[in-house]
Amino acid sequence: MATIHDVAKKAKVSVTTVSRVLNNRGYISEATRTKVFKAMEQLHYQPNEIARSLLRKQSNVIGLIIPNVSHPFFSELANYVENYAYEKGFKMLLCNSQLDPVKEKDYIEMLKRNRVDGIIMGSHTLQVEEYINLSSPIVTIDRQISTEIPYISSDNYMGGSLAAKLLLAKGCMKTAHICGNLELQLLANQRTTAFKSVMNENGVEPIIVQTDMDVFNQIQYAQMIRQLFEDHPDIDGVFATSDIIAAFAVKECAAVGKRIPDDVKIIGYDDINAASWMMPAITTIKQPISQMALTAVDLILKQMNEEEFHLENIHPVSLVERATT
Amino acid sequence: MATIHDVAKKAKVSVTTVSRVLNNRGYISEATRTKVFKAMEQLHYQPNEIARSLLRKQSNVIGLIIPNVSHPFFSELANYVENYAYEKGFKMLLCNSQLDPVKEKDYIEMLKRNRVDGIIMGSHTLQVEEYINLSSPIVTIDRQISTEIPYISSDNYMGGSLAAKLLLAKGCMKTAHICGNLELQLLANQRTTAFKSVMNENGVEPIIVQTDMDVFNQIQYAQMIRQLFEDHPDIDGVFATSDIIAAFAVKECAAVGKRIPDDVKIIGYDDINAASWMMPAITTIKQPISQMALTAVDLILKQMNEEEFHLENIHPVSLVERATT
DNA sequence: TGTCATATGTCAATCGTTTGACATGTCAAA
DNA sequence: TTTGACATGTCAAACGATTGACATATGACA
Repeated sequence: MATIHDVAKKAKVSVTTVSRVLNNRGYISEATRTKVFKAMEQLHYQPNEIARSLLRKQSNVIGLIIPNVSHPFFSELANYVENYAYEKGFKMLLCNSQLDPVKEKDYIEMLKRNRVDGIIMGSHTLQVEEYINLSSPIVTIDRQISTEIPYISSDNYMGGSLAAKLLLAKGCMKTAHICGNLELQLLANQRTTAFKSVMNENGVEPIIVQTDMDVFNQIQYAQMIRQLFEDHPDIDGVFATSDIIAAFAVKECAAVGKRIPDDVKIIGYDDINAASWMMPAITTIKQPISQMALTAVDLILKQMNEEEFHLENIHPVSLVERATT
Repeated sequence: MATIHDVAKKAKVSVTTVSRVLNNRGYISEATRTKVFKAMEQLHYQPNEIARSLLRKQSNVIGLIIPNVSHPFFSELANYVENYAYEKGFKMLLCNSQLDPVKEKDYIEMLKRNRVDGIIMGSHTLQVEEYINLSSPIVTIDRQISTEIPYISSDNYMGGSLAAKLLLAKGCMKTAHICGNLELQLLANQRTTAFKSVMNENGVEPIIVQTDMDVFNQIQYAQMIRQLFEDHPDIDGVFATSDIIAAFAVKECAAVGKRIPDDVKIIGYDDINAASWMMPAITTIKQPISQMALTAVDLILKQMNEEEFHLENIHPVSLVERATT
């Protein structure tokens, strides 16, 4: 691959001059400028960003750590993050932790070794706190891990509350909530808190099912949901913590002959693309994924430039009512 | 951030010694080794991979260019590619071209500037040929662009053929096929070729609908499909070029009161996760996405190491029959 | 005593680019 | 004639690490 020296030689100018046209600094005549550009073109010259990064101490790379891009929520998030990063002149390194604590730690270190300008952390297993010594800008999604690292989430409490209210308004008397592991200190837990609280206020005690399952393990989920309905055949409303789980619930209801929404009403969370094109289309709590991605990139940039930023970045959710309620 | 010099100073050894323990070369006593490791730990030292890359002329980064990670096929692909890359000690830079030729070209150049070790090209708009002057390893997905660049695809012809045969076996007499723009020289076009050919052999002339639409534009697709059924109310079988389009078709059929699979049978392509948990679950032609990703990473590695590789890498497909046929 | 494996150090070059300091030269305006 | 804007060049240091050449020292073994 051609270097700046090759270009200089070809254009019969000094390396400094090439650098000057490349970076638009100092005086350069139109004549040399074109001469240099022509040489670059002929040589298919592309400046070595690695060398630049080394000197500048800036890689223009953002690392995104998520459990798994094949999960629609994260794939949509990744898409937006990448888009905004691109707009700002950044690239995105994608890391799938598979929710493996070892891999998670490994990725953080890898990203540091590669001197990324910032890390967006969307995967949370263990006490990541120890690994993170805020040397580089970082933002977390859905988890508060310190009072210095900004975090992003949707208004989980509002989400849980909206779901509860809708089910109550539709006349549900016996509800269930399927959520993740509440021991991980995720902000998503507030969905559960809110749901339970609103239900209780209305005299309903919801059944709470925690699960650590891989969200793609349809068979396990099917079993779990089937069990739930066997144990509580009178359930008439389900609030799932993701649209995919809601979809599994829909499927399972159909399998056991419960009609949706007549017998059971189901609400999901996220509003992934699929929620709208599934059948029946899923009623859900919409997270503004695009906005959240924008905020994430923005927070990295602000930290890089030592600008002010908010620690807490909670985005409003909205209820999208479709065919399952 | 600490440098190797800081570590050397802290451990009271020379930089060379630190480098030696870091890279496991030359003689090092256990005592100094631990001394050095301790210093590294205390300083939270992480070797600067940028500096290493510059010297080694190897970034250990693979670039993946795809239209959009939020498309399930590509998100699953990206997930696998990242996993395999990680196993081999590589990182993955993700680029969403949004099928914008400008962005596509831009990304290729960006990846070259960043001296990635290889590019996996899954997005194809224009004559990318001109941009690619095979300086770095590259592999394409679903497109043959030269006789030197290896390409990966599923056995599209077999896929189209399987779909046609299934519809025929189920007694379909009037079939439609929804595909992408056939003018782009994609290998996926063979699905169409095969489908048409098998149908013709059996005396059926399928209706072929080409479309350039954004696959997420549900409204446009719905209109298009509705139009299709209005123009040809007797259609009893549809072969869509992706599961998402198949899902739209399912939805539209339901909307106009056609029963699936009784009135209309629908087959998708890809076998994305969602295909199995949708309702009704979609009959589809399964691409071995994981295998394809593995091959992609492998082909990059083989090119890097100047090993032999196959130009054509076609992966077998299989029919997964579910509820829409 | 000599030799050799082990252990560590010094030094300098290299990767490709940027940048500041400084020199030199041209040309036009004052 | 002087001044200063414009144009280009030379040179060297820097970014953080690796590596080869070479020097030196210790201890063990023959």
